[in-house]
Amino acid sequence: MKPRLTPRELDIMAVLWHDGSGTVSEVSEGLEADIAYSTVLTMLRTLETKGHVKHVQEGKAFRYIPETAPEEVGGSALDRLLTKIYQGSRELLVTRLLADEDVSADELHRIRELLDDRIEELER
Amino acid sequence: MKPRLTPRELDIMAVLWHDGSGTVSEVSEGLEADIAYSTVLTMLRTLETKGHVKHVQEGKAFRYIPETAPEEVGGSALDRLLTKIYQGSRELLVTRLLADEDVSADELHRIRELLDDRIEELER
DNA sequence: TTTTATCTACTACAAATGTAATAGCTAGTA
DNA sequence: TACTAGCTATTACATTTGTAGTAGATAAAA
Repeated sequence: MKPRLTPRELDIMAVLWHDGSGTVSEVSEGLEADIAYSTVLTMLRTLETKGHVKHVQEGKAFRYIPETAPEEVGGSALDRLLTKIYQGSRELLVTRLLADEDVSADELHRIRELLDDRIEELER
Repeated sequence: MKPRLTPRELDIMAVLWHDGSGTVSEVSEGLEADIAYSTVLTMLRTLETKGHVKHVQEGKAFRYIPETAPEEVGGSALDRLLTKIYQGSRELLVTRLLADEDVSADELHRIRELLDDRIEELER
């Protein structure tokens, strides 16, 4: 089993997931935090040891590619959040998720459809 | 600003949130993991230093009380999850949340109402 | 009053995390 | 060919996390 991602590692994976892949400098750029180049390199190497990324040679540099999909990490993180913080109540969690100001009506409608599908599926 | 909770600290807070408060031994019992009494004490003290709990004397023992509410932690954790893992897509997140087998039709309906309220609120 | 069970306080420490400097290699450039 | 910019590899290290032993206090029990 792959070890859990640490917060910082998650930051890195986020860039990789977003861009599909990245070299050390690309990842550095993608990060909000201002972290030394060599630090990013070290972390990518660590992530590789843990099996979360692999790399291919690209010219002189390494291109790092995610080996772990967002869902793999997201699933357990979400479960954890749900049980530990929201007491297992998905309602509570969704409430908080939708409480945000900048959630569009469009998005809400799409989520409702999603929900309807799921309800139908369950009651069929 | 209160520092972020580490995974283990979250386990402890979860017990406290669930039970409302707890002494060291109560928390120990509440934890799934089998952690030494003194370890739990140490962590509670750490949490107190960080401002996440306070304590009141109760007979010979201390009773620890949460100073941080679940939402305080849940909010940022959820935001983080949303942006870093689900690429900011609430749909994706909700999809995963509802994908679980053991989500009841009842719960789905309640979430649906929640959603309707929110939509109405937004379109009014 | 002595004993005992139960607490907190103090101390320790291995492992993981987070961060980075610097050495050394190499492909392209002057 | 000599130089340089841009990489990876190696090494280091402070801090945090996670875990726990043990000393010392104290209330309850015998």
